[in-house]
This record gives sequence, C-alpha cells and structure tokens, in this order.
Amino acid sequence: MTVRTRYAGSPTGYLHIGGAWNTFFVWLFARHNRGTMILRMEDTDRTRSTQEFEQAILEDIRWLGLDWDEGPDVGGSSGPYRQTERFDLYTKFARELLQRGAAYECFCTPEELEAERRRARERRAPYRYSGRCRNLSAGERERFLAEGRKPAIRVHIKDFGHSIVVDDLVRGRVEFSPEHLDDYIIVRSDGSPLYNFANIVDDHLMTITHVIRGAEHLSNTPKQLVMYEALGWPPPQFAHLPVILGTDRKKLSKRSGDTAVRDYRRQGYLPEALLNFFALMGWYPEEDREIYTVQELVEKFRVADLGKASPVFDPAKLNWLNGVYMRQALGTAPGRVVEVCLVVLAAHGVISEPASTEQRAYVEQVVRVLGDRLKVGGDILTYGDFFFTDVTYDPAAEQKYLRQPQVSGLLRTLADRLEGDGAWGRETAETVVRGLAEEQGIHSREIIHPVRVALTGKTAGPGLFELMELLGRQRVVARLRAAAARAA
RNA sequence: GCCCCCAUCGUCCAGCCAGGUCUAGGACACCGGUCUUUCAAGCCGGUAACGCGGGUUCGAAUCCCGCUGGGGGCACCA
Repeated sequence: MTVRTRYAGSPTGYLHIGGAWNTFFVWLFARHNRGTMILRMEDTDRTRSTQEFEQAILEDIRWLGLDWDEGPDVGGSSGPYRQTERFDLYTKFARELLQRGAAYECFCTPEELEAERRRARERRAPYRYSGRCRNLSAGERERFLAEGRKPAIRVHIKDFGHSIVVDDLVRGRVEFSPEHLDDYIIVRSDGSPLYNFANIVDDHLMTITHVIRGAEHLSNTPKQLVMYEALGWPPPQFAHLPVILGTDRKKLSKRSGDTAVRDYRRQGYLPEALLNFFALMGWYPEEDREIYTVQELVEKFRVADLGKASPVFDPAKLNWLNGVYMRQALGTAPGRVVEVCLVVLAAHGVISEPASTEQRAYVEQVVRVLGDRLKVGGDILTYGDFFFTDVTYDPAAEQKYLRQPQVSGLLRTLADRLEGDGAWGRETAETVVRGLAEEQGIHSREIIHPVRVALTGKTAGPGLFELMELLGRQRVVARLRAAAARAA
C-alpha cells in the first residue's frame, strides 16, 4: 500500500514555524516512503480564513523548497483540496449519520450551552453536553423549528464499555476512557462542518494512510476514532509530533513574535538552513552531526526516531546554522547570498524592487567584502549599512576614536593624500594609510581605527582597505573630511 | 477542575527499548586563549545536566511505582 500523507493548514494566518516544521516532517515521510504528499486547506472557519493567507502559505512552503503532489493549486485525483469546496460531501455523510441514528439534531442555542458549561464550572465538574436533544419527540422538534431555531448536528456517542486506544507512531499506545467523550457537534446550525468531522471525511476520501500532525490534536483523536467507527471506515495511522515551544516555554504561536516563516525570509535566512534546523528539533538524524542536505534527511527520516518531548525554538542555533550555509554558499554559489541580501535591502527600502543591474552588481561587491560576516542576509545592514547610506556614528565609537587630540589633523592629511586622480584601489589605500602612520611614528592601528569610524561609523566591520576600495575615492575623502570636522 | 502527553547541560539532541564500557557524548549559546587593522569566521581550551522520593538488582540516566515540574487539550476554532 503506498503512503499518502497530508499537511492540513488553515488559512487563518501566515505559515508559522510550527506549521512549517510539521509540513517538513510530513514531506520527509512522504518522500522517504516514495509516497504522495497532499496539501489541504481547512478553511471551514469562514470568519477567519482568507484567500490571501492560502496563497501566502503555499508560497512559503514552496519557498522552503518543499513540493506536493496534490493540492488546491495543482489539483489531484481526490480533490477538491479546499474544504469550503467539499461541503456537499460533508452534508451527505452527516445525513447518512442522521439516518442511521448515529447523529442527531441539536437545537440548543450557544447561550444555553454556555449556561450548561457555567453550571459545570460552578460544580467544579468537567463539562459534558447534557444530551437533552438526544431524544427529542417529533412535537418538540416541530416547536423548535417553529421558533425559528436552526439545528446543529451532534454525533451520538454510544457507551463503549472499553477504552479507546490510539496507537500512535511516535507516542506508542495511548488510552482514553470513553466516559470523557461528549456528543460533539459535527455540523454547525448554518450547515458548515467542524474540524473533527470534515477532517475525517477528507482523510478517508483522500485515502490518507498516515496522519502526521501536532500533539495538540492527540486529545482529539479518540473523538475522531469514534467517528471512523460510526462511519464504518478504517482509521489511518497517527503520528503526533511534539509541540514547538517558545522561549517562554509556551506553544509557539502566531502572536508571540517572529514566528512566521515569511519573517525569516525577509530577514534573509536561507530555506535550506531553516530545513536543516527543523530536522534538529525533535530529531537527530545521526549522532554528533548537525549538517545535512535535504536529500540525506529524506533518506534518514523515520517517524519512530522522533522525540516525544517538546523542543524550545532556539533562534541562536538557527543563526549559527544559517551562517554555516551562508559561508558555504559564498564559496559555491555566491549568488544565493546576494539574493537573500537583496530581499533584506528591498524590504528596508534601501534598494529598489526588483533591483537594477547596477544595484545588483554593487551588492555583489558588498557581499564579497563582507564575506563570512554575513550570517543572515540582514547582516548586510548591521555590518555594512554605510555602503548604502550616509554614516551614522555609533556614539561609543566616536567617543573612543574620533575624540582624540591628533585625529582631526590625521584624517584631514589622509584626505588630502587620497585626493587626486591617480589609481584607486585596495593597495593604494593601504600604502597611503600605512605610509602616513610610519611617517607620524605611530602604530598603524592608531590611524586605522579612527579612519574606520570615520568611514563606517563603527568599530567593527570588514577590512578597512577593502571597504575603502569599494566605497570609492569620492565618498572616502568626503567622509574623512566630515569626520575631521566633527573631531575638531 | 478534568483528560492526555512529556521530563539528560541555559537551549537542541545522543545514551534508555536489549541495566555494567557513563568520572554521561556532540552541537548552539556563554567564558577564556590564538590569529588579526576591528569585527566575524577559524583553531585550541573551559564552565555546565541524568527533577525528587521509593523500589527491583551485585549494579539504574537506563526497569517499576509515587511525587513534583512543564506542556497540550477540554468550542456551533483549527
């Protein structure tokens, strides 16, 4: 039997780290088993779902380098892949359930249910639906209808007398006592299906063999198992991944900071670094090794090797990993580094979008000069903003290197010597700067540091002579004079 | 409150299933040192963990029970 697995996203926000991580593992599983990867949009919550978010999610998954065989955009044999386009299916099965007495209409209003819940809370008892609509007489039903009430549909949970067992691929055997189960709602009074129903209908109709999802769904699983039974369908295999935690040790959510994949893209992260990083959360493919190609991950992936504990998302480690990939790309495919830098630069409005040929060529130079200081695309601005904008002097740097007695004169002299129309380049710059130091009888660093601050505003950054070459004679001379004036 | 899950350095993981080779290994971060015009990178070194209590056993990070702690779920959300 060939593996068919899916990522079911709800288009109520951008793809976040947790969702992306989940998608990656689903994808790894599919590809490792030469199975089918399916994307499904669970957009039954029409108040929060939007077309834009759906687009964005697809885009971000694609950006990560993951692909899918069936989905809302590419179609497939078991489509459509958007739940809002499958309503007739849910209605059909809901009716079937109704006819078989496995489900019933519930006329309780949200207010009435809220009151039930409140009462349960007051008694400090766990809430379960009272079941008072379970055996409505024809008369009562007529009366509710006459009142204009629209029924929701609930499943009728029978007494099992035995516990419900989830045989989870990562957690093992998990038992649930059936007395905690509720007659839960599967279709809203407006006729739209709820997650725990639509999900099952789709997974079955799409012949999903493996459901790989977050552990937040583990408690839902017994409910779903009951539904599979009511429908007479064999359930798929389940694998519940741990939930990624934020630094606050709470579930990483859209509202807790930079958790959207899109944000990482904008900050100049490399998708392959993100993927490699994902692999290191909840899984260690091999001992004493952290760098893997996607292909290696596909080969090594085994659900049984996944951890059960919730990992904390550690941005510091992601940064390091991204740096590893950036350095590697610098050697083998510098265009990739330029690419992520362009994204950042454009996002900050420093260059146009798309970049002009000149801008691109210039950024290539900047990238070359910055070299392995670039751990993420965003570093082009933290280390090299002065290549694109006027100098912003770091107060501490200015205080330390520009407010020295001889500095103003030194800077002015250097400007004078650099001016002119002779050859310009790294060597010229170095010869002139070192020559001046020697002539003054001072160590070269005593002039290099102030010059760096004058040119870049910072104490840290790329090699002075390289950056001078790229900055060009005009800007160098102008900045030296401006700094000399400030220093005086 | 009820249900479920989880538990090794600050963080991510290895080790656990098949107890001894664990004075617990790797990585990130952190702290030194080295290189250097600064920073980054690199290289060398360092600090740092088996949550607690009971068992079982000659022997427990590893097996069992309890506790504690953390997390997730209890919707006409997904």
